[in-house]
Amino acid sequence: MTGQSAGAPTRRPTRQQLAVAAALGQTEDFVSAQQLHARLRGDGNPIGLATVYRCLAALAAVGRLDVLRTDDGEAVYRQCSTDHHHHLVCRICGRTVEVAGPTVESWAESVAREHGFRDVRHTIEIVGTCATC
Amino acid sequence: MTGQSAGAPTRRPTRQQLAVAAALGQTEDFVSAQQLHARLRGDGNPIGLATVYRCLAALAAVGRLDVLRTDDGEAVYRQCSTDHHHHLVCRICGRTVEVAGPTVESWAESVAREHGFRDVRHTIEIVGTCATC
DNA sequence: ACGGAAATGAGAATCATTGTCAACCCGCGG
DNA sequence: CCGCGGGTTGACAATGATTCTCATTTCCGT
Repeated sequence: MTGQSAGAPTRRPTRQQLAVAAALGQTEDFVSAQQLHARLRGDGNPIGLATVYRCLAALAAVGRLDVLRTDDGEAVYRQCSTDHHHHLVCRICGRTVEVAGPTVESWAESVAREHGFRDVRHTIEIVGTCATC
Repeated sequence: MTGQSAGAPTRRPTRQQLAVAAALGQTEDFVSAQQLHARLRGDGNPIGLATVYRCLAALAAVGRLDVLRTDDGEAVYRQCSTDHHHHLVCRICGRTVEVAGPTVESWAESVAREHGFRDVRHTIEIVGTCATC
């Protein structure tokens, strides 16, 4: 080991990794590896599915991504960001409304701290039947 | 439809269903369908894996079970302690704490109503690093 | 430019979960 | 008590996301 200090074992930069990082930067929503893979290809970025998984795993390992599981077990990723919002989804027509909630933000924050948790991050999804359905 | 009032569509009781319910009642920990299946068989309760999944799904549908996903995507179930609550999960060790929040409950309720949504249901997951990690 | 190591990609392998469908069991009517 | 109809079961196939394998390609220091 020469100069390279320990810690974040940065991967060797490649076109694919940049593409994955860029794609993640273009949205605030959670995306699954499969969606990301499809999107990249659609945008003219040839990339293998396995590579997408590897890049996501690497980014998540360094703490640059939030990872969580959807109800059907698919893993979804999102770039760690400060500003975010939540979704109100109609279970019939799928209409989605973005909602911000300073109330919950602080609630989550305090509940977590109360239990000694740090680096808190949360996900909230509200599902209901919208007015027109 | 004769007299049968709507609501909880209780399934016809069978040995297998009782076994699953009993097994769930014996522990407060989260168990995966696979574990439950193995345990039941070990206890001399012949039961099919598909049936275990069906029973769990049925119980969860009626709201008698809490369901969440482990980091590797396996679904784990636990008998609902009492009422509605959410989870605070440690991203390192996976420790889980149940938290109740009248605050969020009403917040979600009002935000949804504000947008004309009915039959609201929500999911909240708070992830952080717990004190001991 | 060269060599070695890390990264990639195509496809196979894995594994939890769901679907299929014939055999089975439960409760009700006769 | 016996038989019937339909919900339930179980063995196995099918699905789908994720991981593994390994030959090939790309990057980086020399």
